[in-house]
Amino acid sequence: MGRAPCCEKEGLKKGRWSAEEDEILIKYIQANGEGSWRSLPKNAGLLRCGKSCRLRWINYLKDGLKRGNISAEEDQIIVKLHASMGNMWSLIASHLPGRTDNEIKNYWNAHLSRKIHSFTRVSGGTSLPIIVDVPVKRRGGRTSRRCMKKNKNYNYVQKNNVGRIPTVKPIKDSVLDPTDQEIPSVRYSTLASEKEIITVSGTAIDDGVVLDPDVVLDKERESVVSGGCHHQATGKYDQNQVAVPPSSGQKETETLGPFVSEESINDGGLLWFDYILSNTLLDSNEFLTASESGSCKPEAVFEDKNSSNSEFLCANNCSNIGYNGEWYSCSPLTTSGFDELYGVDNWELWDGVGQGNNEIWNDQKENVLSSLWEGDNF
DNA sequence: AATACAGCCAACCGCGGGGAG
DNA sequence: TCTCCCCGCGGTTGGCTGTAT
Repeated sequence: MGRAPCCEKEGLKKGRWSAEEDEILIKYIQANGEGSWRSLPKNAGLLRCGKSCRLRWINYLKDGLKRGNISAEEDQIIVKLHASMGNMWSLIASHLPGRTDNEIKNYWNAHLSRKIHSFTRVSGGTSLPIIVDVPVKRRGGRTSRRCMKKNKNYNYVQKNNVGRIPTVKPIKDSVLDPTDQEIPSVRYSTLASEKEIITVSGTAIDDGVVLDPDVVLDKERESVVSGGCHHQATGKYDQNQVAVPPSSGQKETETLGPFVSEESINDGGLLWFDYILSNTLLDSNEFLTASESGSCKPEAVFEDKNSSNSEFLCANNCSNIGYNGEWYSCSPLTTSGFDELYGVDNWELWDGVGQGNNEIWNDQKENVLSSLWEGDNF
């Protein structure tokens, strides 16, 4: 069955909306309410597709929309939510009042995605993986458009015409490294939110400077000795190019997948939620048998493939140095801890998963999912 | 000053879910 | 149950413009 076009394409205007069109749309919706997008353009006298009207309204004209910079807090929320939900922009946007899915999607694509994917893990010898921002020499390129708007009032003139004045804060886009010549450094964005994201173990990145990997390694070793929090690699991460145990004495650099920072973990973030779900909790063949007692919360959970019990290991409450010096284990997750957190009443139910007890599995899975989602820890 | 490069972001596009008839 | 239609979503595009060369 062919799909009817959303509207007659003939004679319809495309591209940027004019102030007049905005005004017409706003007045119409104020008088008639949202909805009936298909008939709206005709009734309102707009030469636009209904979808275009809807998009314009939702993403730009609707009351209550925040314009301007994504705050550091919003930034963190986006990172966390994206780690757990993936590209479910509308869902992520629903947790950020005044932000639209389109805005968040654009922000992710423009800022966070590139930054996170540009993180490389530099590791070797006795160090855990280090995440540093890759120095990328830029040739040309724009700063944030919002910086531009500061001067040009880009498109906001239209908004002003209808009585809304957005908040536009100037962004100091980037700076050169400080004058400390002894520490090699690179140029990187100084957006506060971005700096917060790339903070790793409190040592990898000094304020305004991404340290040389070797310097970072040294600092990180100190951190390890003093009881820093680290995670353990698994074979599964290996497959996903997320965390590959380095060979002894070998320094390697590779792109990370989902990014997790200690800061995020301590904030209760669950950046690996999607990973957990897709690779472990939802994989009946890989389901865990928790074995040891402890008290750590599964704010970030890693599977210990080296363990015969296929234990889960959590990322906080952990201070052990890896047996071979290259990776570092955390306290095993306990069943009781998981019970309390996620309302799983009977762990034996979970044991049935691998034997095809799908009905029970689905119920419990739902419990966990909703608990994870609704819980304060999220 | 001119040009090329880089990237932000508004808007478009196609698909799928779900409701109505 | 099927078909049609509306709506919403995520992916993608292209215009615009700052910056480096």
